Amino acid sequence: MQRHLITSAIPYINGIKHLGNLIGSQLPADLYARYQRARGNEVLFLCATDEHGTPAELAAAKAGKPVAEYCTEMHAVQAEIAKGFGLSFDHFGRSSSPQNHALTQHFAGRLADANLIHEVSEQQVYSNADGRYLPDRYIEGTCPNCGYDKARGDQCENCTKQLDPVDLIEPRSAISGSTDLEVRNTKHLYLRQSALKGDLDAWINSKTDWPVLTTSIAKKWLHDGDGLQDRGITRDLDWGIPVRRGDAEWPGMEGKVFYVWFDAPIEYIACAGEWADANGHADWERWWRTDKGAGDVRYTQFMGKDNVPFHTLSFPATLLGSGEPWKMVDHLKSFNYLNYDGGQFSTSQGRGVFMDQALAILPADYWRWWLLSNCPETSDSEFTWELFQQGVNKDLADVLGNFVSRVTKFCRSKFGETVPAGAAYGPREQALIEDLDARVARYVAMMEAMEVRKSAQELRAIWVAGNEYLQSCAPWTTIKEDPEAAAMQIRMGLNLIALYGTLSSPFIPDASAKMLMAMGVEDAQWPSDMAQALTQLSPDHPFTVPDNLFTKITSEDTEKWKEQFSGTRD
RNA sequence: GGCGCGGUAGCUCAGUUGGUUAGAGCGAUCGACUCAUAAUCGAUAGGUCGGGAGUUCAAGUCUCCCCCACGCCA
Repeated sequence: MQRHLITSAIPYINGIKHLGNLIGSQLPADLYARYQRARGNEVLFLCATDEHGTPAELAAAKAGKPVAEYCTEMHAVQAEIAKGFGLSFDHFGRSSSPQNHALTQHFAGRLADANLIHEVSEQQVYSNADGRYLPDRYIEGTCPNCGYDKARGDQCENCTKQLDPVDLIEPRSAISGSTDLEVRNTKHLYLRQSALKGDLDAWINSKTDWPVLTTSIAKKWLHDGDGLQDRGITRDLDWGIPVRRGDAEWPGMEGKVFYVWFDAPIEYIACAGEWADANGHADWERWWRTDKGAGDVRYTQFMGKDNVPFHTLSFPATLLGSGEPWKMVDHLKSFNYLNYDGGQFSTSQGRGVFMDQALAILPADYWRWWLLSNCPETSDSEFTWELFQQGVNKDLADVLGNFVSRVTKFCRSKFGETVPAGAAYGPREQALIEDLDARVARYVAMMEAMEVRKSAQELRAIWVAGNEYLQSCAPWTTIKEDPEAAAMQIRMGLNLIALYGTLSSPFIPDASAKMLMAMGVEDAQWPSDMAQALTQLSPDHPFTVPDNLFTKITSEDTEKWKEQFSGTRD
């Protein structure tokens, strides 16, 4: 039995994610996790919310709540929506967990011991009115270069000149507008990624089977310009993981927290600890420590392309630099963006369809199927309501749903609600079995390779094979001269439904469960041999006729939704 | 401006290390069937593979130049 550790990029806490976020990591990760479980493999599938950093603080302030309370609430909201989409996380954790606090501080201590952290003195603007430091974006003023009066601390949007916040004329807080600011000296910790450049380069070069998108981004960051840069891993904020050196104080770092991008990926590991604690203290280290049983684990990460640098360089630098035998990622599957009707999905502008809205309109399977079968793997892909309607209606309602409907209803009216006996399978059935053996083998190969679109394509072809078979043997005609043959053909049809229920479950778990339940299959096993799989329902086995699996989307629906989602959210 | 990824049938996309008449699904047209969610099945039509030059016996596939779209960065 294989063991699969699977993580999806962890969504940020400040709001509900859109469909582009969903298909960019969580959904394909879920597809893979469900597939591996269905194959009988041991899977630990983890995800969490990324809760630290300034955006969380600002969102909480806007909501008028303490940031910790805000995060707890939003975590519950996101967890509920994830459940609605059938995302089968073994644990949905939080980067603010005690486990992540301890582990992040542990890593910082190890890195410091390895002489991979150094202190840098910087000047930062402090706002007395806000009682906090103002990072680059949170300070505005007049550009010393062009006189533009809304220049930001890091750059003037008018003349594009790069600025240092302390150079701004008449600076003010972007949060409160206060001009009661002062420049303070502050010290920060930097991770010496440059010292690990050689190790990282060798590691990346050993990954010859990774997508080009992944390695090209990593190599660009490693080699462009002056190469990999050291990175600040602390901030002058209240909300975050306090800077400590393992269990000990870190002199000079009092009141500071780790930078969100330092602690967020560590949550992948800490989340396993959360999972263990929530499940009777299971042994989580056998998933993460190669010296404690994780040697045979295959670790796969899923993420959007914007996350690739952090997962190929920053996080591996943390793990390598610790000098401890942590499990490193084996395969990293990255995705391009899904566009919405000719433009980008936008959280800030509320453009596009958000996860809660999607579930309010249609069941999860509709979204899962369309998004996965149009997954932005090789390049950005496009969501339009017309494409969505076409894909869902044709594939789910017409090809699959109608197949289930025509077989079960025909059987009920001619033979009753048990599997009819009839004749033995003949040449036509043998040909179908051989065809499906080949198709299922291709489907499996594509799923193993995480070729999402091609897997969907093959699964669809497997559904179509059922309609082809039915059309060619035409039991509605056969029954007039040879009822025994018709009974056998329908027995095959019912067995096909059971097969589809199993094969389709990673893509459309709810509809698959309905198919299996209707066919009275209790304990579905992944098929290895079609001759066997297509005889699993024996004569006299009872079944039920399910309601139509999928309802078609009408053009009135799409018109309405197009209108509804054209503007901004709220 | 630099860098990155793309530009293949009306639409969404496949096309391994260059090699026989460039593929799929949808849409369109025609036909078959009537069990079923006006569903299904079959057939047909449709492309000078963004443009130009080059390498080669042979290029959608390699090299160079240009154009276009998108993204990232400064």
